[in-house]
Amino acid sequence: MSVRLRPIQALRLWQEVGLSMVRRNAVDLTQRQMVILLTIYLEPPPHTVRGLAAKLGVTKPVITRALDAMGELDLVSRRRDPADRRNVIIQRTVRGSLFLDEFSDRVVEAAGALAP
Amino acid sequence: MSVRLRPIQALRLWQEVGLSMVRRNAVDLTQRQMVILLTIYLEPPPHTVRGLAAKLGVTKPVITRALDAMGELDLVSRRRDPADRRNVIIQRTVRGSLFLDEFSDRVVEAAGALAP
DNA sequence: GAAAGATGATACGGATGTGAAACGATCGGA
DNA sequence: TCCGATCGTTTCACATCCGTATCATCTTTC
Repeated sequence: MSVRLRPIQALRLWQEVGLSMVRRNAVDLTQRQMVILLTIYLEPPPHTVRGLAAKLGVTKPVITRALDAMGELDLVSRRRDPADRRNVIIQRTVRGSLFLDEFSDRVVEAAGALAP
Repeated sequence: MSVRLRPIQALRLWQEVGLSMVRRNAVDLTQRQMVILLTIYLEPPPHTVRGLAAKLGVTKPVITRALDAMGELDLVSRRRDPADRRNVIIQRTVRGSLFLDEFSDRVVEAAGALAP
């Protein structure tokens, strides 16, 4: 079933999760980087720079640089498409999966703790 | 009652909301700025620079600059505390309330549209 | 094959965020 | 009345992000 959430609960959920992210001082992703990461892990592959840029409505360099940053953190990886060597296939990593697992757990926990 | 949310739903919710924020290309707040804004609107006043810095675990200049940026967007306002003129009282604005109302509506809508 | 098109990466200039340190204004106790 | 403590801001050096324009590489078309 769908998730019932009231506006005030939505705001408190965002505050709680954002606060835990800021305080942990751990991986600090931009909103765009986070959306890119989530798209890679939630939607069916293959993912390309051009496809992600179109989906997010941003320019290609934004995607390239976000992948640079997240690749440095080992959250995603890239390899050339052997079939068409112009393309770059963006792949998931163990560390990226782990990161999102922990993130989602935090969200679920914060949601469960919301006041009525 | 509390909100029941499964991990995959949490990720999809974040992706959907983030995507709509990026695509709208409207107000583009940092995660920290967003947490500050939510805290100002959700928790009881008065709010001070020092209090927000302590709550978020960041330095005071971070708060000052975030308030500069959001003040420029008319999302918050500042005034000196008459009782102790060293303090600055951070206040809500009409535009800030409207912004968070619209944001929460978007979250609620995305939550309602989640697959089971 | 040569030219045109597509794809991702890079260079550049501008804008903005960050932490550490120092600063001016204000308060309050000796 | 001082003089230290507190508060918010500013300065500095650095890092990162953005969009535009351009580039190198690869593919497709003629």
